[in-house]
Amino acid sequence: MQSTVLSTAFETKSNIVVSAPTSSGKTVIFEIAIARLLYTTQQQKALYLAPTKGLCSERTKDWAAKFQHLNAPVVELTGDSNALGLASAKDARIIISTPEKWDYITRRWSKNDHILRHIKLLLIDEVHFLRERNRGPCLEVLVSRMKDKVDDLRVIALSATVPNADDIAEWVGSNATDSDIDECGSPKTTADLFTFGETYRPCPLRKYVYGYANPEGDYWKLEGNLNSRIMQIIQEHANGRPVLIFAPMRKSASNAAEVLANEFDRLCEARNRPWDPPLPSMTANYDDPNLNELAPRGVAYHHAGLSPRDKRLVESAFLEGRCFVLVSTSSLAVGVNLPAYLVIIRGTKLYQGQWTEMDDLDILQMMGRAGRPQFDREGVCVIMTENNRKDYYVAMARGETPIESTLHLSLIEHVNAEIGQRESCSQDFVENWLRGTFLFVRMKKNLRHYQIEGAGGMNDPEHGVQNLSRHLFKSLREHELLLDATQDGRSEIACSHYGDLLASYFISFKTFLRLLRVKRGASTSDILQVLCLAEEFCEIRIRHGEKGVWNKIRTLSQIRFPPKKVTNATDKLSILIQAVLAGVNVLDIFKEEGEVFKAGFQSEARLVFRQAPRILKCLVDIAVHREDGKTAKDASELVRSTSGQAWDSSPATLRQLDNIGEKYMQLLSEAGIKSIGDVADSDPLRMEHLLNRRSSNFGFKLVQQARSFPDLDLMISEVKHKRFDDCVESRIELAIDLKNSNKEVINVWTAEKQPRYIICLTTSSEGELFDYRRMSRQTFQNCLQAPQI
DNA sequence: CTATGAGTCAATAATCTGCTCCAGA
DNA sequence: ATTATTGACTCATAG
Repeated sequence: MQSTVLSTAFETKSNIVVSAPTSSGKTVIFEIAIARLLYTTQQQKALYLAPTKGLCSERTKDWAAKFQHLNAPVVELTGDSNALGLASAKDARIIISTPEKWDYITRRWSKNDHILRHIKLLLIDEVHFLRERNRGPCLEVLVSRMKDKVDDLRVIALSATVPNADDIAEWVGSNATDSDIDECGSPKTTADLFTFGETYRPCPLRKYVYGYANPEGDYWKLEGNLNSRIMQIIQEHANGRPVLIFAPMRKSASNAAEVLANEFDRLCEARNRPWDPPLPSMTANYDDPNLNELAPRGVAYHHAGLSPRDKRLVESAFLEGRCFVLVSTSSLAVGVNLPAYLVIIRGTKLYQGQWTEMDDLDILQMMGRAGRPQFDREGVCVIMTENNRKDYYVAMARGETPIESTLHLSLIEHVNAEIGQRESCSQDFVENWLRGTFLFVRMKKNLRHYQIEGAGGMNDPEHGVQNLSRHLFKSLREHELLLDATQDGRSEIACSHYGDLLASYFISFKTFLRLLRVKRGASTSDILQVLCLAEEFCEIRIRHGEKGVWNKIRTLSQIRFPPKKVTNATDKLSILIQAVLAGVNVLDIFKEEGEVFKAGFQSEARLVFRQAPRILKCLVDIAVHREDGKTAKDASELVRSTSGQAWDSSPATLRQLDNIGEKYMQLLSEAGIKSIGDVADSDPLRMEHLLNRRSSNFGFKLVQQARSFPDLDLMISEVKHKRFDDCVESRIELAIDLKNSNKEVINVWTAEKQPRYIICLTTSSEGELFDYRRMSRQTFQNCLQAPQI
């Protein structure tokens, strides 16, 4: 079947796009192309991009073993891998990464050029991720960038079954020289396209569509109703083999699991056991108590709100047969392969403010989980939907909705970054760049879909491009992100300082505008407010049933800036951030209230605290640029607090020490040890006693680590003082001497591999900025004699 | 005594939100 | 199923 693809991959160097059903063994095509690269060259590298870290690490493991004997080192570069930069990939022949990470790396192209220029083969897995709202644009921009910067780059992209794979082929383009000619005798401009239909699925799929009446048109009613019908479907189709059920909400997933467990009990009593439960000794102990209830019946649920440990446990329980029925949200539709014999799509609508029909591609993705090639000869998929959608799903042999671009939704950030990467640039260049995007390929076919402002009714994609660019440049200029200049009579453009900030901090344009609107002399609470409004956090919402908990935490004395009432996600965010900073034991409060959102809180907190320092750093730089000392100072302090996840004065600072978590932090602060300094001054044995940890020098290590924290002295002396008689102005010169009073050596890198740096900020008491400098610890040591102001 | 506001309670109306990834001087 | 809103009601308090 794949022989033509394989020979094209191995014998030619042309670009290839393949569209085929999930799990039909597409990766061979990549491997063949890599083999060609390894056999024909010495230095060249291959880059593999996949949408999830899970897929990346799976691929890394697989290929490290496979290509070991060919002496081709494999390196994985994702947010998880410790390696920060590209340096570790110097000797690798195969680099594995995610689009976002690679975007970050290639935005600093010149710095990495010595490695990047060896990459001659780009492999894109699951290229249909292009259509993803948030992440598609990144991939789109990346491919353009790689094609632009690397001569003779070969691109191979694999996609799920999509109707417009030819658009992808057109966008990937051909890397052929002029002498290459296609069958019709004209020069090749698109990649070689291979499409494989459903018949190429390794496990044939039997499909059933069940329609249900929804008389009142209220989907919530049906939504609650569907659960009771699942058991019957399982009994009819599962054949005692594993079942995977997809539900639209976290809550519906856990509800469905509960219903199934109850029916299981009922059927067991009636001596009609639908499946064999696992042995009691085999069930894991979950963090989530509800999962513990379900596990003995062979039922579980899975969604992103579970603790990472629970997610792992559920996945392995399902793989190893200790769980027969798994109800999941879309978390298991993509990523690591977790196949089942029977897949049930429990409802085809998704709630997004209102109930909306799910995307074809998502449905296909879920259907793709049915059938385990190593165990079953076939797979079964049951789609439960409304009566009036029944025919549609019966007819759906393959996806009918074409992949559209989403680049237009975050175009301004990406164009700004592209401009910033170049020494010189022009509006023509940007328009040309736009013509190379997948967005343009789709605009040619479906311009109306993109509703480009000012393009009104026009059917000409060229007009679309011009309108887009006019609009872009207007916004960029309006907010001073652009510098105009004339070079040899031609008008040139470049990023302004603000433009550079926007690109280098990877900030959403909307958030950036908010940061620009922060008024002079903003207070900590003002800054916190802006932070909570950041578009980066728009995914964080108040879940049903959660409001009470946040209202309760709001009233705690540790919350410094409590909102009046928790009504929206912004209020929740504000409390969440402050609660973590103050070291409030949020988990305990959740526990008192029923423990349902416990793990969800942790993952939300992770998300927020990963991003907050970056957004705030950007605000610091903006304030410095405006010489607004007050804002720069307060924002800097918030950067520090959010990085350490603790207010400066709170005992939560103790959590920065290894092995100190919520519990130990509390024990220590009750004993009056409330800061890193207190720990440094403590007796190691007392620490061991307090924490009841006597083994392996625990206390000694702790105290030593506390002592290794940077400890700086600041001395200010007045050097000169001049007063002018005729005016009120006075002139004061200060020498600032920063001294490291700490004798022990400080590591340049923190435990999280973050660089330590020192900020010196000088302001007047009115908040006027005199001086701001940021230096690495080494620079700081080299210039102990401090700058004169 | 009365107008006012805070607080309580119960009835009733409104609402209910998947996943993933990344950002160094 | 949970949460928000509403309106009737009580009670304390200032004028």
